[in-house]
Amino acid sequence: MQDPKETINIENVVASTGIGQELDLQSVAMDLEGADYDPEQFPGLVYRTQEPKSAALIFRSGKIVCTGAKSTDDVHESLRIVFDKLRDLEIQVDEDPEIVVQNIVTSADLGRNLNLNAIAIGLGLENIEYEPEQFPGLVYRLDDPDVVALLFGSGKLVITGGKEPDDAKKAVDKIVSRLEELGLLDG
Amino acid sequence: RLRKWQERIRTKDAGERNLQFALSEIDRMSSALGVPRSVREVASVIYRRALDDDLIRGRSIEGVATAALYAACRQEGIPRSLDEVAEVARVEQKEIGRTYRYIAQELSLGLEPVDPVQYVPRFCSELGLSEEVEQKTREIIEVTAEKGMLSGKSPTGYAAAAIYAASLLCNEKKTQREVAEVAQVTEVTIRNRYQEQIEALGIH
DNA sequence: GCTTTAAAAAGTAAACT
DNA sequence: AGTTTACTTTTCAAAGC
Repeated sequence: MQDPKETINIENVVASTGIGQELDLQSVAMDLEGADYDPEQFPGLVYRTQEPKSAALIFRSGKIVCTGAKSTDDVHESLRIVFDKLRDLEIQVDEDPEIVVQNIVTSADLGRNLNLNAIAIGLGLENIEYEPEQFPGLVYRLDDPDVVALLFGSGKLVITGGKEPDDAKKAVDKIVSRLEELGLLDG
Repeated sequence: RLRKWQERIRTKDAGERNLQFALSEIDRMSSALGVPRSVREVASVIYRRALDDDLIRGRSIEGVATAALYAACRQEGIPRSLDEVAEVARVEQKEIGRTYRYIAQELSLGLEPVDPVQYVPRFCSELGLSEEVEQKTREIIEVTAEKGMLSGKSPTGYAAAAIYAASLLCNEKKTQREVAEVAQVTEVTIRNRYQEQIEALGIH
């Protein structure tokens, strides 16, 4: 296979922002087509964008969470659509609300099968969580970058908890070198 | 001063009552699962350690007691699956698993992933299979796991498939349904693991 | 703690055809 | 038996219970 870093793919980006204005979600729900609002179940109103595909959770405080986008650019594009929809409803929306990326979910492929049992022992049982009866992935928490990796027997992995795309690259680098020095990446 | 003293007694009594309740629950579940007395004792020790380390805060006594018993079975090398434990517990499987992961981490229990081989004697015995099948099953598990095929797979499903395969090879056939029943897995899982195992063993 | 939203990984499971 | 749908794990924000 190739360089694992080349296989990194962003699967989901979660971000938060705010329009700087309080909202009457009941009336927004009435006027905004496709809006899902059930305050008994959840305090936020759900609005989905098609292109780029994402889901926005809009709160009474005017704060918004956007999730499901495949890149930080898509997050901005999705939120631009949400802002414009709200402006169409004659709601005041700040000029350029600050958008903060809270979490990036990434997938990657180490290109070779992994013996999770050996890796669990090698990395140290106190540093990992591997309960195949409950979930097929091995959970590995890194300090720097501060992310969580899920390793699978196929060699594929998920990196989550990062704030910037670069965190996934750093994490894959660390994981690869750690497994290599343990002699668990060959065979 | 008297109130303070009474409060202390009350707290102490409540703590005692809670501990007694937890230990009686461990006893009740142990009996239902048919685990030896030594396992109950290990479970009690784990529960007391969790209590001493304040791990019960924010969790139910019942959940910690159940997780302690699940951990004790594993520590003693005679595991019960979460499914089996959940059947006799008063908390749901998801909470048992979550609580087990928490106390295992906090108490540094250092338990390795369950080895499918540890389920073999009990399952084979329940199925009335011979020592020969049991030995063949162990061989199948060891040889295929060596090839890295165990990664991510459920230990019970893996053991069940190997038992099914061994029963065929030793002419003591048990149906997938019979094996699935004692291992608490579906026939689909046995079929999938069985196909992989016989392919890896080169039995065609 | 919980509720909701999204997404990937791989295993298991249940409901259908 | 094969397909589809769905749930397990991790992460994160939001407001309220």
